[in-house]
Amino acid sequence: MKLRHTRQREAVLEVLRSVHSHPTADWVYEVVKKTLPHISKGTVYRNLRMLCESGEVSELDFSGAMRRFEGRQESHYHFRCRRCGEVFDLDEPVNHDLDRRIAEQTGFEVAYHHLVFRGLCRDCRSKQPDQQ
Amino acid sequence: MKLRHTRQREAVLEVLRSVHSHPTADWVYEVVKKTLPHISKGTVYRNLRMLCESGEVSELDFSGAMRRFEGRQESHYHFRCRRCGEVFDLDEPVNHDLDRRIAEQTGFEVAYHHLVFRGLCRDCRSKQPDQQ
DNA sequence: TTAGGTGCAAAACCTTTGCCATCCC
DNA sequence: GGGATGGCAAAGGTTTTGCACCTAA
Repeated sequence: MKLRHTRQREAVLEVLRSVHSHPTADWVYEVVKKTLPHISKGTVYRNLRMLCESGEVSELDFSGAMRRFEGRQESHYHFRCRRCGEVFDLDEPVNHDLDRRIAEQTGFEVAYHHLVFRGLCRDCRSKQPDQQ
Repeated sequence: MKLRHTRQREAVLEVLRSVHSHPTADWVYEVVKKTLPHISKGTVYRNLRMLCESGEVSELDFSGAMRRFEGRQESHYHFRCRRCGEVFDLDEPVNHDLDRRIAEQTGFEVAYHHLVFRGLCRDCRSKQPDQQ
């Protein structure tokens, strides 16, 4: 599939590339709308999906009501707070040996891995001592 | 929160404990219905959420339309096929040092981590040479 | 010119919720 | 008995889709 160059697709990609956060489709829609006021939500969803398929952006492997995306290209790990849900990029170097090891063990073709740490971020840690 | 003992909750837990797969809520519902034909989907969803909160089952951190659950207790890693979506448990030992390292780096409280490998499973690998 | 893209709105889906009857402790 | 839970159906929220109209190449 070859992607055509449209203002809408450019804008969606631009937003994802320009932030360091891990936005939902709706957030992207709201931001893009400032530049292209007539863009529709369907177009944003369509483009997010196509950009994911073409590998230009990634969908994060998080459960939850809404999907999250990111434009950052290099592989990296994440931390997601169990209380506030905030997602942080980590500096920990990616261990590509793991992929090889799992490939050998399983006979599968391993392309990459997602590693997500869970717990409490600094802010939530210093607040109420609730559980979960 | 202490959970009361009901036939419905028992049945949901039993299904999750008895399989090695990573079922969706709807799959659990279909199976439980064989034993309790009058159980409602709402009850299954409610119980899955409560059992997750109480720690008796886990929700998998996978993106996608439907949530997936598992009854297995010990922490372990997963492989998810990019073509067929099948999920496999891995034998690779869990590296708890990682949690400590990230905790030091970030100042966050790290409880655990999810590690998911992506690629092609053996079956899909031997089939059509499509991409994605 | 034309296949691919957009806007709009409706549809599709998964999940949650309100309400009242029922059941567990 | 009384609060937790279940059944049912409706509501909620996110994502997809059909279709007629554009538009990039």
